[in-house]
Amino acid sequence: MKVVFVMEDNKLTVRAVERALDIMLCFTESTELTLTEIASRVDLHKSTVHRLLASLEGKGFIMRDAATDKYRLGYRLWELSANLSQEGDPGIILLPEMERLRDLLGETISLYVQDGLERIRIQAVQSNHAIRRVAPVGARMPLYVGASSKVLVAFAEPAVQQQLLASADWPTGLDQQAFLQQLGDTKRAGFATSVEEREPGAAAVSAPIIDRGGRLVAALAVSGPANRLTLELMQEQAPLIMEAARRMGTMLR
Amino acid sequence: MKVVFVMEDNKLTVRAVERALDIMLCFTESTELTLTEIASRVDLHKSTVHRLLASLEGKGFIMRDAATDKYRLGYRLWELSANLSQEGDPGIILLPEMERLRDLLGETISLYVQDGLERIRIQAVQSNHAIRRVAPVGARMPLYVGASSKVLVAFAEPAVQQQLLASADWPTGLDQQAFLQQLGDTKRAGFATSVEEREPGAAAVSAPIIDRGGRLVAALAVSGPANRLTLELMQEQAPLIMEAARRMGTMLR
DNA sequence: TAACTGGGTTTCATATAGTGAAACTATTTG
DNA sequence: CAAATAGTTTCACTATATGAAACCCAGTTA
Repeated sequence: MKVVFVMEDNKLTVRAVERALDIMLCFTESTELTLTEIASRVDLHKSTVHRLLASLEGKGFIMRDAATDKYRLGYRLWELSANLSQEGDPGIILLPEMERLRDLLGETISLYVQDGLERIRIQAVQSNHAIRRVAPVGARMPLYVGASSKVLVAFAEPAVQQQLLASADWPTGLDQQAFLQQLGDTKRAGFATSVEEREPGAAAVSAPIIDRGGRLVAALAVSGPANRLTLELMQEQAPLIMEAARRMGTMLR
Repeated sequence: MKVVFVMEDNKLTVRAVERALDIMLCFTESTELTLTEIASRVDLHKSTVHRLLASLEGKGFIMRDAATDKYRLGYRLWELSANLSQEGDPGIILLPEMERLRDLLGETISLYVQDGLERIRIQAVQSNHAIRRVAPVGARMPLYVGASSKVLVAFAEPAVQQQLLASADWPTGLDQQAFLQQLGDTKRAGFATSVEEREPGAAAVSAPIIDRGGRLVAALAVSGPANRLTLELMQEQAPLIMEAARRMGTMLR
């Protein structure tokens, strides 16, 4: 037995690079930014930011808008995006299955994976009605609200789960108890539901997609307006959704 | 008057960052790479690459495949991709127009922009027949072959054009003369054609898209197999394509 | 079971290379 | 025309990134 205390600054990492990447991340909020805006966001000197931007620009990761002269993301990201989803990626392989499920249930189907302390939406097919504006593919959400969060944590490998729950910036306070409770329920039932947890007026059911090696790959989620997707309806549909998720899992790896 | 000799090493740039970005660019060729593979590609020591990868991984730009444990692009790129094409980007705005043109001509329509010494394909709608495998959106091609290259250089702002032509790694040799010749033709005619320049068996016509400020924004291209898209046919269709490009230009900025 | 390979990770001494302050342009605004 | 704002360059300092070498695993092979 070995107890490990993960202390704070395990830094075997390159500061300049991290700073440059932080700069790129500024562009998840705004499309166009001026140097000084960036400098204040990442809290660095103009000159430092300028140098980092020059490096990013030189490699095409950042470019300057021809008209406004502001900085924006560069075309290199298009190039990388193109190679992101290769054949073999769940998001591609499962798309047809997801469409089939959408046609069956008539609601929006999404695929979520866990990344750090967040979950991100890697694939989606829109409901036919498509009433509400939904988060785009690529969007990040916290890992402690929503049906698919529960699934991702509940079915994570024990080691990973420990790490997630022990993590520092996990939300403290009352709801943590409730969340742990729900994790148990989720594991037992094989699926999770959420009603207006993340977004008011929205509800979702989610089930784990587990590959042939027994690894949790993603959470499949059916979501829609809470008045259509009532708790009863979701529980009624759960077996169907779990079965779909199981079938999807067999298609992987 | 001021003559500027741009000498070689104008480096006001951060080496570590450039190296990290080079590492990311390795993943345009392969989806999965091992540390040592990367190290040899970018010609750096294992330990250096390891540290850079740690930084990239920490920020989510690189991740390790759960199964193979190899390195691959991280989910942060999904996130950035989602914010790449905002409302207001030519690739989005012009899409419906491009589809209309595709339906009219029945061939693949693409949008290219110039980036450094390359041109990149930022948007495309496939021909209905879709016989041949075409480069994906995001693909980069040299700036000295193909119809849209001629358009992008010919209609570039004079200063930019000078820079491009004077640039060091521009291909030397015979074709340079021919290319300059063709630039003149292109500017005069208002469009360019190419037959089997870049890819054997492929042909294309291209016209400039110029925004209301008079700025060259992109090159619109119609491409298809050379036996269907003969030189005569392309010249016949040129006015139509130029008109479409002009209309698209008026929709911008 | 020992020696060997091929991945990844960590340590460490060294000087290179990144840093922020400040000076300097260029462009806008009052 | 002064004042302000945004971007760029220079420079001295030492913090920080670097590569060599050592180390740690799993698998293979002998």
